[in-house]
Amino acid sequence: MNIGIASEKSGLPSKTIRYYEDIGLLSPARTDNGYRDYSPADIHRLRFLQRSRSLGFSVDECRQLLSLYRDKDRESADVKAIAQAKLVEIDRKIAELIGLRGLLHHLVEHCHGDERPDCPIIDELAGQDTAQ
Amino acid sequence: MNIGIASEKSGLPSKTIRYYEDIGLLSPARTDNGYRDYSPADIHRLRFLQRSRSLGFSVDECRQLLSLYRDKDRESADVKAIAQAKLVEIDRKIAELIGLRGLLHHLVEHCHGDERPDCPIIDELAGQDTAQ
DNA sequence: CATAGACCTTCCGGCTACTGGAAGGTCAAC
DNA sequence: GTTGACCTTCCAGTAGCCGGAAGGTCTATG
Repeated sequence: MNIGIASEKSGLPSKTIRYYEDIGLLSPARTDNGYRDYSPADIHRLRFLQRSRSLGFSVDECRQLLSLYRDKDRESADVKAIAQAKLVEIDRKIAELIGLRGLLHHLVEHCHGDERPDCPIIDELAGQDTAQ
Repeated sequence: MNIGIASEKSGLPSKTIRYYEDIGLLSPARTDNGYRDYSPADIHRLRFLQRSRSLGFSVDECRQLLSLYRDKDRESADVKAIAQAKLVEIDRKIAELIGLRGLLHHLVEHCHGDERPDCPIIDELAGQDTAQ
């Protein structure tokens, strides 16, 4: 199966698939003409990558998940630990963004947004000190 | 004022300050020995950058905000527009993360997390198709 | 006066996770 | 035989820096 088809089936761009091979996430066979030849198992692997990436796992975390996936004797606790760490990280990011949002919202609310040069947003960014 | 002091006063690492100079965000004077020499106005500019970066503006947005800041005839509408666009973007990111969080949370909840190899997280990532 | 250590300089490479493009080989159809 | 869609490799660039090497400068101390 050529890379174009693998791309369609996995939902990943060809460039990305080649990149994943470069960094050792898979190694498809080659046909006589030098073209990459993807097996159904390769496609499966690519889809696994596509899903876990879109769930917010880093490429390195995907690598761990993949090796856990291949390992039939894995402990599901290992997988859970990775997922839970990710959950904590996501929660932290959400909280941070909500804080940011509040601040920015406040600024936007207090900016009259007309042709006058006074602007509370700029004033806030500039801070209290009056060095010029 | 040497870069070390500028770093302390602005809250930005020296490396970052030099980088900002590289990309044209400021251009401090130099003393005879070649050292960068920061004026109070430079420090002000650096603090402006530090604040707007930490508010989630990209370096390019900071560049725009800075030029609006210098421009006494600016329209506060311009600034408001940038801030509002940022707000929309932040909202989008928050929504995306919350969706992600829900999915991952669901997976973690259903993973018993023991020494058994069955793991709903891995199963979900692997998807429905049974190619192996 | 020498030297140690804390600064400062430039430059180069690396990080994440790709993406774009150039230059060229291959294949199927007309 | 030629067009066009594929495929290949390699190189460079994206954002926003960070780390480190190699070397100059300044200040304090023996």
